[in-house]
Amino acid sequence: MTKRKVIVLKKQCSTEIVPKAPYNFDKTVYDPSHFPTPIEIWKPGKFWKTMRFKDRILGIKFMDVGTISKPKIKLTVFSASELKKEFIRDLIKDINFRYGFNEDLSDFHRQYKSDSLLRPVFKRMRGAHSRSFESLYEIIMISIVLQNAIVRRTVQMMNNLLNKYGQKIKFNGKEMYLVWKPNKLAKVDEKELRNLKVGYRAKMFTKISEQFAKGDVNEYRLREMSLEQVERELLKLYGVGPASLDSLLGILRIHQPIRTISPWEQKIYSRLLFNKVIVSPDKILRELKRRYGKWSVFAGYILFEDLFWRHDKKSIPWLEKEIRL
DNA sequence: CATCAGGGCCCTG
DNA sequence: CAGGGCCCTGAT
Repeated sequence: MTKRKVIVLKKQCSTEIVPKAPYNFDKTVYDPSHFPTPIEIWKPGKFWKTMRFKDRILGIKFMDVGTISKPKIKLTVFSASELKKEFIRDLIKDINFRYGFNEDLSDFHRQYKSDSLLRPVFKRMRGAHSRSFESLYEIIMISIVLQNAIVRRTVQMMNNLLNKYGQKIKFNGKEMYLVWKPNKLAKVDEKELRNLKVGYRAKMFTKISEQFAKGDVNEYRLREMSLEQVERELLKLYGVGPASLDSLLGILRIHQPIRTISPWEQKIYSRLLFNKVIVSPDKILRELKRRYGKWSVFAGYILFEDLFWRHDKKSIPWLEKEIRL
């Protein structure tokens, strides 16, 4: 057992960002339905995230110092050594994209302001954007630990991986993990991975990591591609199928019609859309597409987030039963 | 004790 | 295009 080093990020610099209004900070950065993982920390009005940018290890702290209608975010970047102005400029550009600070959702809001399901949701979720600040590689690793597992096991697999291959970093009094670099996992022996209880997913981790390490897939290049091209690229990855694809597209802020419903989503949509215990996935897909067209993935996301936020505030019994930890 | 499905995907026939 | 197999876990 080797003791792993904690990297402490002592240097810091701050700036302010004014997102396009309306911007709802908490309801964008925090997703109550997402399993807990030590690569991020949320508290009302505050958010900490580890990040690797241009091969530098960073800790980012966000503070909400505005309102939904007049949003303002104080951003502090922590690093081990001083950062150049140009680096910071590029970083902020990237963060703007990831956190949707400039994203314009007015079309969506205009179009569905009278929708029977979304109208009440907009009151609570006004200014919420889709959560997509994780790197493409990070989110792919997450989508793999989510496959064919309940949340408890997902958490276990993720923590095992972070413990073994992640980098522990400390900034602003928080100790968190940064996800490993692809080339590190690419070289790991399948057996070693299987010891971490990831099962058949072991091969997916190494194969995909290899593809990332070689530069076959590049998040920034994907941002410039058409939907069809992006899909082709992502489906080349061993372990990425139709169910993971939709959530990966969210990372690139691509809005498109919904195509897949997983069993747990099926149960929730059955209640939300039809007020029934279970409705066929086909019927759900048709209804979502009929209502929301190209916005159906995003509309579904907002409906789910609203539901889980409400559940957080006051337990919803039928939902409680569906979320098995 | 055995069986099964879970926040899928790959591969085969 | 349907269906079996895959790792592991906790529920039954």
